[in-house]
Amino acid sequence: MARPREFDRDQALSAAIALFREHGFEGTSASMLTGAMKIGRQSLYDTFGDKWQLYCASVQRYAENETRAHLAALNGPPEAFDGLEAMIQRVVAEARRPCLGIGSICEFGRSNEQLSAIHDAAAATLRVALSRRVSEAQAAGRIAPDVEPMEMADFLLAHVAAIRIAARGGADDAHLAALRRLAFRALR
Amino acid sequence: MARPREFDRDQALSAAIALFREHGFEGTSASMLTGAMKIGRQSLYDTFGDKWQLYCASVQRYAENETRAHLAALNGPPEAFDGLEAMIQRVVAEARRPCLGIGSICEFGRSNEQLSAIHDAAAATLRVALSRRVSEAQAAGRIAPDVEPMEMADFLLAHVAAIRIAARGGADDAHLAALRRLAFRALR
DNA sequence: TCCATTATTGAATGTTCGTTCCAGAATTGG
DNA sequence: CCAATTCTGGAACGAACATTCAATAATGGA
Repeated sequence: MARPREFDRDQALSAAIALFREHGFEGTSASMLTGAMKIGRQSLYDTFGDKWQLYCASVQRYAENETRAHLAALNGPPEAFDGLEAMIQRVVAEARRPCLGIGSICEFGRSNEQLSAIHDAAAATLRVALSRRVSEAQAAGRIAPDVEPMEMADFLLAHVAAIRIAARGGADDAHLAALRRLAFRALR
Repeated sequence: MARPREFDRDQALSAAIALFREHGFEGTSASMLTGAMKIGRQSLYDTFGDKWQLYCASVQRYAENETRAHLAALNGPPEAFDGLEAMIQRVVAEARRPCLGIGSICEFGRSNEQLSAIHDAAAATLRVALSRRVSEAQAAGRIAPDVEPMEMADFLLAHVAAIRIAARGGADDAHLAALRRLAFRALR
């Protein structure tokens, strides 16, 4: 019978994600990866295929994790507006850790269809969920009724990116908090 | 007497900027650079030192060019509010071309002091100019008076990044125009 | 204990990387 | 024409890259 895998694929993938978040695809070598993932070189190739496939798996997993965390914050509070605030608050709180989604878009733009498909799927899921919550907040009178919910959803997603870029560039906590407050002025 | 340089350093640097904008530092090889700059390999090393110094010179030049273009748009219209709109409008119009400033921050974060100094200087210049124009627009009753001009300046700068990331990720013109409109709602 | 499988790691491959050396071509003022 | 300089590009260097090969170790149910 086959020897079971000893290393945890998920744990190894998390270590790869941490490296790609900080250094991107080109700035991360295969040997950095095997070191951080604590697996043998051959296991990396056996399990993930090659470095590019590992990168795509990392971006996919990262997108899943981030989407799940965004949705948890967004849909947690009963009041939709509080959910919107909670989601952006989580982004501010986590902003010290670079975003692999943004890093990947910066590094590759739309040059790779496989990668773009991952980003588009994650964005679509979030847009729908955000748009729904914006509509609820509008119905509750918490957000101005004269804005398209989907446009407001896009604005908030864009602002998530803005906060993360600002943090990566060195913005302090007060700076990020101010960005968050001002984003919500657009919702009035 | 020394033979004068034949190639145009500025023109060569512009070609390097174009490559670094699209591919970043690690994704751009020295041979890509000499090909695009149309200079010999030795000339690259004689003129710029090494690949990293060329990259820093590129980021510096790009920052100067962008700051100049931002200020021209910002300070062009007599009405301050119109200047703010013109500046963001220019960003939307140019958003198809990737931003070397954002790319550099994504790729390196704060890991290199030389690079961070370039970004900080450019950001400081823009913050002051934007803040001044925000104050003027507040005095003219075009912007809500209850927001710190510097915070509003930071918000607009962050939104410049947001628009650029969205474009790099595939957002169409309508998407970007909506982002621009919503950013100005925060100024009310 | 055996077997079939997975995991590890030394060694290797072919390629690319950034950079230097160097010889010859090109330039231009004197 | 000459001299001093810059520019080009072949060749090379040392290192690193992603990936493969192969031998051996480890695993765990039968």
